[in-house]
Amino acid sequence: MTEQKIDAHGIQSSPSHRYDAGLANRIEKRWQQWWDEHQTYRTPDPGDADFDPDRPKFYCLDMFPYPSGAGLHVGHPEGYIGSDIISRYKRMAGFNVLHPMGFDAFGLPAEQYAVQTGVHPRVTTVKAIDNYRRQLKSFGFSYDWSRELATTDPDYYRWTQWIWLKAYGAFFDRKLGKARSIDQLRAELDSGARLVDGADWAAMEPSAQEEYIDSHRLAYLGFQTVNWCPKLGTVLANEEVIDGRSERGGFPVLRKPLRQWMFRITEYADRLLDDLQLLDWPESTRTMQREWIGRSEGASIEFPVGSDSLEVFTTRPDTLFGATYMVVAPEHPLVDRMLAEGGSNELRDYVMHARNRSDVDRMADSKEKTGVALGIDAINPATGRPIPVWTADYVLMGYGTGAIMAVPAHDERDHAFALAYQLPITRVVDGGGDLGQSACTGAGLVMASANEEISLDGLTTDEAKVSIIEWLEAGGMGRRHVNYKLRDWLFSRQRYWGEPFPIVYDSNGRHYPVSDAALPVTLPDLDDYEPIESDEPTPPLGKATAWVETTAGEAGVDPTILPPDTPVRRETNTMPGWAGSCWYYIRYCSPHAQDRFITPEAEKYWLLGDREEPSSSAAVPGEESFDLERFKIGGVDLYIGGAEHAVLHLLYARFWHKILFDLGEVSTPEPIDKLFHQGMITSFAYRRGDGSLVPIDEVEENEDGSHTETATGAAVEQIIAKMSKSLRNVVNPDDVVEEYGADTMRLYEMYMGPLEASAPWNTRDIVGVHRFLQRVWRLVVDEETGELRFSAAPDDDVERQLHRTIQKVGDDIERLAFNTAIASMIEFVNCATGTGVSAEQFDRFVRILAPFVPHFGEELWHRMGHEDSVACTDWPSFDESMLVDDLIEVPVQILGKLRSRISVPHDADESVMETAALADERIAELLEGKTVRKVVVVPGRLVNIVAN
RNA sequence: GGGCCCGUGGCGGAAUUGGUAGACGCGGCGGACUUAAAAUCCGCUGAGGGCAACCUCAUCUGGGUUCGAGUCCCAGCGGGCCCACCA
Repeated sequence: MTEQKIDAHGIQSSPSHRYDAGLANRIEKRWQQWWDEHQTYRTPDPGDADFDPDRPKFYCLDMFPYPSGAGLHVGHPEGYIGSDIISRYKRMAGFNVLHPMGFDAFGLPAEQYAVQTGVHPRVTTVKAIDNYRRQLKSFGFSYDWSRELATTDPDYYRWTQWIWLKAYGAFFDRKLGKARSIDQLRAELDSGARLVDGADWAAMEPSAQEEYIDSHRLAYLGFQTVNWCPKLGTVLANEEVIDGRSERGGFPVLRKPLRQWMFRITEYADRLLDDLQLLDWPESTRTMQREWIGRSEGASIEFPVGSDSLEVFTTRPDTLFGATYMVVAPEHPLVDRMLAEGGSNELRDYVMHARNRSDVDRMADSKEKTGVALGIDAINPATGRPIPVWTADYVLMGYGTGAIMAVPAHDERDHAFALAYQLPITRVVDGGGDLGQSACTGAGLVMASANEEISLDGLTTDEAKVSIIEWLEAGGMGRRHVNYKLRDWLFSRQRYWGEPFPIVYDSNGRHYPVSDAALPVTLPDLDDYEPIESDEPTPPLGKATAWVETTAGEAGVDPTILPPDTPVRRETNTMPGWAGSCWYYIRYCSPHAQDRFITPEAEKYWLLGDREEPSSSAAVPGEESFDLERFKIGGVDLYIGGAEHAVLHLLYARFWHKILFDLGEVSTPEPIDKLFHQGMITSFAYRRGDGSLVPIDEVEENEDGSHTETATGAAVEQIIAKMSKSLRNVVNPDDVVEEYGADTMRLYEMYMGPLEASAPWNTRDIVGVHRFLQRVWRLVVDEETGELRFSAAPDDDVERQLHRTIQKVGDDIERLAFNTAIASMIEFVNCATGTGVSAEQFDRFVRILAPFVPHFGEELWHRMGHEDSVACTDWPSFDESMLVDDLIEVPVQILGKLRSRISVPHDADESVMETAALADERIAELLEGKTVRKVVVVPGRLVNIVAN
């Protein structure tokens, strides 16, 4: 290996065996190929010949990328590098490590890109995946590529459809609090079980029975108001709508009633909420999920309106006596009825205006309270007095019942509305300020709340809640009620690039499932896959007439359900992009299984692992003595990915997992044990005095570190911003790999700061870690000859430093503190430079370095004469006694101020340290004429003398 | 408006349980090597003072707890993220 070194200026330079970008790139290519050939990172499954069942498992998962045409962003690899380091470390530490990678390839962006470029999404997706795979391999990640999957593979989405059918064929048994097969429900009803709502099953028409069954499915066809985005030509889940605009693209979203496939996720609200405390997840993410589920306790109360009644949900039933009017949402059925019965022009205008306004506009002038009286009264069940019913857009149809009792004295929104329309304000809770100014929303003592049957006066608001609910329940006017913000999950999309539903309809519009054996229902190849931008949802799959119009037999419907020659139409909606990512972590465990979505053996080993059911006697989650540290929920041991998925993907995946758990298909109640969010890689940008931003290439740095805009010479301020094309501060990982090598880039990204923190990319800093690798290289490689050279006898200081470094790096990897792990390795090399290391010492050092820079580590490992991969060796051990020096230097403080240092044996006890401190010349001098009141000694750390 | 997180040198950051603030890296300054430069190696690098040993100040600001506070508590200022008319 004697290549000529030519630098950027064409000048021959540097020794031929220097670790520079050229050499790094050659080393990296060579080892990537060698790993592929030797299947170094293949992970054996239970049952495989080379599987070692005695090793504990570690399932380390990355959020798989969505392959876009742009290729990997420099922020993508950050989490992947972290998970790769810990995977390599765990493997060396004796674990069977499952570390897979795949591609989330169905969904809107791929389709939008296809529409823009006119190239079929199948083609662009394959191309994008190839590019992503190439880039991922260029970083030397230790993925078991034999497990690679894409959600667009028919072999994969076959099981996505299968899981959906499982939910279609299941219902939520509220008594047991879990899902069961809907066939069991039918069988129990047939054998005389009573319906919850008291209806007589045996007396029902067959069609009514079917309707009843259908209305209990976990995956069901629901007619509801959904988020319709005309620009995207599809409906969206609540989670995909931000401030009235689509999460993707930011287009306006309208509310529209439609018949769509839904998931009954609301049945799981309590379990999704309660089980959050079992998870070793960032508190912020658990809080977001809690808020998204939005559980509130309160009461449901009926207000008589004529012969009918109006139901409201309230968290403040204790203020019922203060309800002086009611408000319904403009979309409320009562409003429709009033309009049908005439209604004022004012009402008509208001309702039309409110309904036609998109949610965006509705929020733009929030707080500004408007409304119109319906012209009817309801009866306050507590006071017996009539109160007017209004409609106003500050009440939302999507929450509670779409109607409220307004208590202006004790609710700010009601207060503002009452002031605007001169509605009466009646105080029923003591305390607070002037009700003419603001509402009194706090707790207090209830007053002016009594009728012939009940008095709440003098009770605390908490006590009053209990009393009034008892009274309402006794009178059949209301009941305790728990309400959730969480809505059922809209699962249909009017798009081409997604999983088809395994469902067909007969001529009466009844739906039938495709049998498991007929899966997958493959997505037909359409030339014209463009979404149809319209006011009415029109799925593009409808254009595949030959595919849509078929027979029950052709589609694979069980012949005992429907005769094979029955003409049927296929469902033309597709599943949303979230579907595939809900369960991919399961498929990785046995990606090639043909007859199961996961084999029982793989499920038991990779997901269940050594998880123990929390026994009934042990502390349970929620109790103070519960120790999350020792509690393993099973599933994925470590999941690394961005915080942007805190609600959507991570809530959906938990939901699917719980369905599969209930149905006995998986054996852990949660999919992810520990979750970690990596921070964002940002970039520097520059801001003018007027606040406008300047692209990075139009700015010059001055000698004093300040910055000026090149064109104008005006001073600009350096700020931190997201990478963006317009600021021209986007970094392409391919360029960095070419310029410094992948190992340097890996090291740089890990050295930027804590993995969970955002940090700005600073190209200038990369040379620091590159120089570190060069120093390691030079420590043992002769740059002129390429020969290795070691010191014959190990140096004692270097040896101690090595033990400390081995311990620190191991600890730091365990807590994902890669930046400080690298710093300690730099310190080791600084310590060994000049002194030199023995071959045996370097053998250990290269093993702790290799997880960070695998190609570099592998190269030196093999140069040292090893035949196998450094990835398959053991993590080196350290000796406790080597961690501390015999003599340590300890600070001596007087009144907390550092005054001197003493040298004492590392295990010196308090009296020895105190004596040594007081005997110190400088200390004795400073203490002259003072009285020592107290001496604080922290063995091994410091001495603090209190004297005056 | 509500919730959560965070403010440390010129810059990225370290300080794991309250115990020597600024590890490590970048940048900067000085030196060695070199005809010269690059690369490399060595030294210095929070501010102020002193010939020096050292001293004073210093972790956004102001209080507090403590022998001792970057770390804990209270108040304020600044920044980030999330939610936001949720009854």
